[in-house]
Amino acid sequence: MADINFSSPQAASDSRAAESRPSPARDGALRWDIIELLFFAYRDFVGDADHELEAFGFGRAHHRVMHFVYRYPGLKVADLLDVLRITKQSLGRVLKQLLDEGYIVQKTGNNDRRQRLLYATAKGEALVARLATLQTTRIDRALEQIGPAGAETVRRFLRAMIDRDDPDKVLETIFGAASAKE
Amino acid sequence: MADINFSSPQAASDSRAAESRPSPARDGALRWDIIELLFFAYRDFVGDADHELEAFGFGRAHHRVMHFVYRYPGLKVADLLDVLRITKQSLGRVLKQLLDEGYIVQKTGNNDRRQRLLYATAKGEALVARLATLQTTRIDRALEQIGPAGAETVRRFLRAMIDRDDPDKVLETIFGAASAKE
DNA sequence: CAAGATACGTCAATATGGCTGACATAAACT
DNA sequence: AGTTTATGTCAGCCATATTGACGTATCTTG
Repeated sequence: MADINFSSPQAASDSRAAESRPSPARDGALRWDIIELLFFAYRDFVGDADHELEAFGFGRAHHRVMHFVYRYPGLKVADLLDVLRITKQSLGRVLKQLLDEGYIVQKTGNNDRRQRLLYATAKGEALVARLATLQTTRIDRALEQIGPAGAETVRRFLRAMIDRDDPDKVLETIFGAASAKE
Repeated sequence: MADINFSSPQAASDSRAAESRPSPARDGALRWDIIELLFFAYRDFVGDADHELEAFGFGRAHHRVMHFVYRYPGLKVADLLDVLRITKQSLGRVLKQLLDEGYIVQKTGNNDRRQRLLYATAKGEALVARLATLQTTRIDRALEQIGPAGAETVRRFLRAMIDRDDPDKVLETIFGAASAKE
């Protein structure tokens, strides 16, 4: 559509607006490429699930809750709040929907009867598996293109991108398992 | 905090709720580990910027707009809509704020005077650079742990995670530049 | 046992950032 | 002159997040 007024990155600094000053030299030291690749990769990665969720009348929030409840059976509400980093009021609505519609069930804790331990039902498992299958397809396709050793490199990179101070229980499990994966 | 009712992934399938059925065998073929690592890595990655943005009274939406306007000077409004995949009404509010507060300026297109080409001001550049610096610190820290060859593996992985059909102009630039980076 | 802390639920109000639909204007194209 | 395109804007709706307050059951502790 129309002409090419779409310059390459930083190639048109001379055409900057009046108030604009030449870009600082530190610019080259920044990881612009990876920053942008992460943006697009994550956008498309969650896009897979978003599209499918529409058919269920659910949003991203429902996916996140279902995923972690399925993966870590018996998760407490408080743990879920830590992982998702949202307030219990926000979680409340989404969780209530998933309970009402039979995707998740609650069980009173054995040791502490105040706790409501969360478990995915068969219906919930089916949903999570369907979404994970979509995302796995994308991941497998990407991993194919970087060779067998690449997968471990990617895992190590992603792990190193995650904050290690004040980890929640899910992260403790993930990092605790270390390389004892699969 | 209290007892350990936090099972390892899939280790507590026997304690599932009544309606729950044993997990299907396909479970093992799914990339649970990478799915979760991507979630946490991206959460913390954008968290760096989120925290800083609060001081400016801005949100993630402002960051995304500022980033791409800075990186691709002279971006048209329509291009920005393609990249961000939002409607012009949504963009409108955010963009107006950034214009009013002097982070971005508009310039009428030379060839087509209907177009409003977008440019970051010095003020805008400073903001983008500050946020990119935070994120670069995290990325550099992660790359250090996977060796020099790892960075290119990560780039190739992320590129392969992105949809190639119907790419917007920014993606065309990114993929067009191929390995002619930096 | 009584007091306090904890786990969870919920009501109410508010903000952000998406969305659709409709309509307006200016400029380009035919 | 008429149509299409690029942009802006008004009005309203929805999803998801927030804070603050309050209630209730249950565990812990003096």
